[in-house]
Amino acid sequence: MRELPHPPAGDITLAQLMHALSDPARLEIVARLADGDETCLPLGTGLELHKSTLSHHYRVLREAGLTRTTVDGRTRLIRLRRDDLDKLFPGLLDAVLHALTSQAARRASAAS
Amino acid sequence: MRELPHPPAGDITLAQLMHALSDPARLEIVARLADGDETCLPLGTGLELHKSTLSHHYRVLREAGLTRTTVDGRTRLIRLRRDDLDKLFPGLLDAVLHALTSQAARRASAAS
DNA sequence: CGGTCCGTTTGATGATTGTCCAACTATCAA
DNA sequence: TTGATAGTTGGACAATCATCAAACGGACCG
Repeated sequence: MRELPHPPAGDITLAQLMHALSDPARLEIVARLADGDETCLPLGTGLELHKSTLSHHYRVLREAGLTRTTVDGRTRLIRLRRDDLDKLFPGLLDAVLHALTSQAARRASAAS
Repeated sequence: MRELPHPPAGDITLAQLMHALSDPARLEIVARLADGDETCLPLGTGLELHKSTLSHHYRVLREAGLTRTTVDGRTRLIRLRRDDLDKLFPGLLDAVLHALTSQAARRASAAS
């Protein structure tokens, strides 16, 4: 269970975090990660993006410090870096996740 | 006291908000706004950016729904849209502002 | 009116980005 | 070993972005 390279917690910056969260596809990925660990392929289902594009998004999230990725055979396991993020920026991740669900609910009810 | 055009609260999206917050200069502006309303000129002091660049950042913040701008004579008054943002995404703005101050403190103590 | 001040708008430019495709690596299975 | 599967890497391309410079507009002051 090797690990992909991740930035140390001290190197995580708010600006990079915000940039990683500024793309709709990455926000959708983060929303799915909030429900538990996932591997790359199921994470991308329904996003209609090329697998290399998904891989790119995974790297952006990882290098921003939002996710941690472990290699398991030929699949990767991606999970949110809740511990580090909660320590560095308390309440931020929770607020973002809550914003994601409430925004999804708002959009669903606005679908006339 | 005219008002510049702002997006209605319902049109504010998390992705646009995150994008507006993904630039260090804009984060610094937001941090300064947290202490109270400000006009454009003092907001840019020390940022060493051209005034047109600052104007660009003000517009990005405004169009993302982060700030509200009123025209007062030949100056503009910019303030955070706390009410709308707190209603739409509870805790998000507070978490960002807290992250900004704690990150600034961490950087200051890391300045060897 | 003429000048000054605050900020916006309009290019222009170089850098970054999101996306796809094709080729590649590494793992697992037959 | 051969083939299939999971994901990464590099290149290419159009779009977006941050920045500056120069011109503009409106507001205030003589």
